[in-house]
Amino acid sequence: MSATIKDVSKLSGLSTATISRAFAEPDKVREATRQRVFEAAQALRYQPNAIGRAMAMQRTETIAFVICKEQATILDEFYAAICEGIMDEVNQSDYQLLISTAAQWRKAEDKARSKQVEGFILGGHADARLIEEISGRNIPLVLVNNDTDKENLSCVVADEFDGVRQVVKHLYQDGHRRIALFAGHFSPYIFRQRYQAFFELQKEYALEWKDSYFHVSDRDFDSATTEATKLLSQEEPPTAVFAANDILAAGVLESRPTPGFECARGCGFGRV
Amino acid sequence: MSATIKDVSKLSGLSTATISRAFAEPDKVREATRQRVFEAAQALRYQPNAIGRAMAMQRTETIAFVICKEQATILDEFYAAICEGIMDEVNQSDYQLLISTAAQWRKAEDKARSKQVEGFILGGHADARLIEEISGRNIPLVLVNNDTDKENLSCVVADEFDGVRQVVKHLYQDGHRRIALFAGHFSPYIFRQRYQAFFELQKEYALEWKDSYFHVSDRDFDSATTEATKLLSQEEPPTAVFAANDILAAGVLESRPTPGFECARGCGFGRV
DNA sequence: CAGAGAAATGTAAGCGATTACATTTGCGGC
DNA sequence: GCCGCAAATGTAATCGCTTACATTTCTCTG
Repeated sequence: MSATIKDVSKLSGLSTATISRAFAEPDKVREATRQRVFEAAQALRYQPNAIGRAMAMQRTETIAFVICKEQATILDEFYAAICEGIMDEVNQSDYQLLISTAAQWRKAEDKARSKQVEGFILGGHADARLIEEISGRNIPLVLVNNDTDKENLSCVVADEFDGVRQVVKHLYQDGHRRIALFAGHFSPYIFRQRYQAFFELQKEYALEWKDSYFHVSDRDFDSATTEATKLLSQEEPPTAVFAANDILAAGVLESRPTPGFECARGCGFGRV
Repeated sequence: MSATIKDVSKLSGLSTATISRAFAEPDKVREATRQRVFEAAQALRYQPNAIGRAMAMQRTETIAFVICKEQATILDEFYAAICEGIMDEVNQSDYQLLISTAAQWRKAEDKARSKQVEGFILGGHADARLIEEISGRNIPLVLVNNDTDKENLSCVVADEFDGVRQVVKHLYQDGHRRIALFAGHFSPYIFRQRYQAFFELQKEYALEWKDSYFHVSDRDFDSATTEATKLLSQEEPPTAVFAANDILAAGVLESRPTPGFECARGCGFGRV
């Protein structure tokens, strides 16, 4: 097997303490000694064993990112973007990143218990037991895009209200007054946040409204297309649609609306 | 701090060996004893410490996935998909997944040296030194989508030839005989693989060809659009374009080709 | 019920580092 | 050349677990 600190100690004739210091606190070791250490280390292709180190220091320098969404994976662009941000930050330090999926929340729990992970980032709707287990052990924890109100926990969430405002304002400024709402199936928390905003803004901008302008759709391109066709063929159809997500937006645009029609979603817009 | 095996040992009046066995090899411990162990463990919220275990067993049950592409992150759908596959598989076992980025290949190297990781999956064009470090230490290694010929290493790569065949066949069957090639900047290896296939198939299907049908484009929507406009306004323009990737394909379609025109890329098609 | 063999449990030595604390070395001033 | 203090190095305990080997406890047979 590969070399250990003892091998280096033997080869260099120095104690393991010195070897350890040469690597971890170089300036606590005389120049000449450091040389000897590194020579021996090089010869043996030695590098301090991270597990031994973790054992002695009682820290793993590892954090975990858990995507807590039914069937969601890193393929979900939303979480991929978050993951990227985390990686960026983690890479600045000596820490490393573990990722896993909600399906495996039991494993995440195990990791919390087994102290393998120094901190958790949970994306999405995290299981309450998981949260309990982690925070109950005083392991640092951040929730991202969690869809419930959590007291005493650090959460990073989207500013739903402002997002909706941007959308509505954009459409309003383009002259639209009849704006339909193509909602998605969100958790009650997000749902409330987002659509409450829409209806408030609807009043604020004095938009025209009929109940037929509202539709809750599955996250499904084809059905969005069908529904949008229906929506747009009614009398006094909306001149614009606010879609809950990209898939719905694409479906709406696919329904071949008339020119001038506009479809907006959270952070980007498409028009015909 | 949290409970250790010794605490459980003390509380239950059993030796640490028994505690350890109760967790790792339950059937080597009598039913009644197991009960005592688990009761004590529960009371102390004990779970075997993964680091201690790794230290004793000399295995970390961790593998790493490194995305080795300039500036690439998990946001790259291609690697996200690979990552998902890996996660799926990893989750079946007790292993865990570390991810990092090419930018950090030095860190990956360190992990290899420090025996923190039992196996590596390198996606993309992995740095030769990294490969050397890993395989030189006999750490299991798989390359994914590596763009060079590697002897004696496990690689998983796309079947470029068949991919190209599918594209060309599709366009051919739709009646196209003048097919342009919108190439991307690939590594020489992929470039050769892919475009050699195209030109072979061009012969096989007896397609019409002019050098002006060939264009090497940057991975850039706007320039693709511009170039496509040029391409399509020539005399005897191609009736279809084979684009190297989604971005180029989208750019080509954006250039507002005439109806009937078709644009295909590796695994999906769009037509006007 | 004794005794043998199997099954269960215990003892203690690692695994590879770090780090108090002890010891040695080096250096400057007299 | 010697003393004293600071800097460098060494000694050995420790982190939490596993596991070979030793010992004890069962179980079953004659």
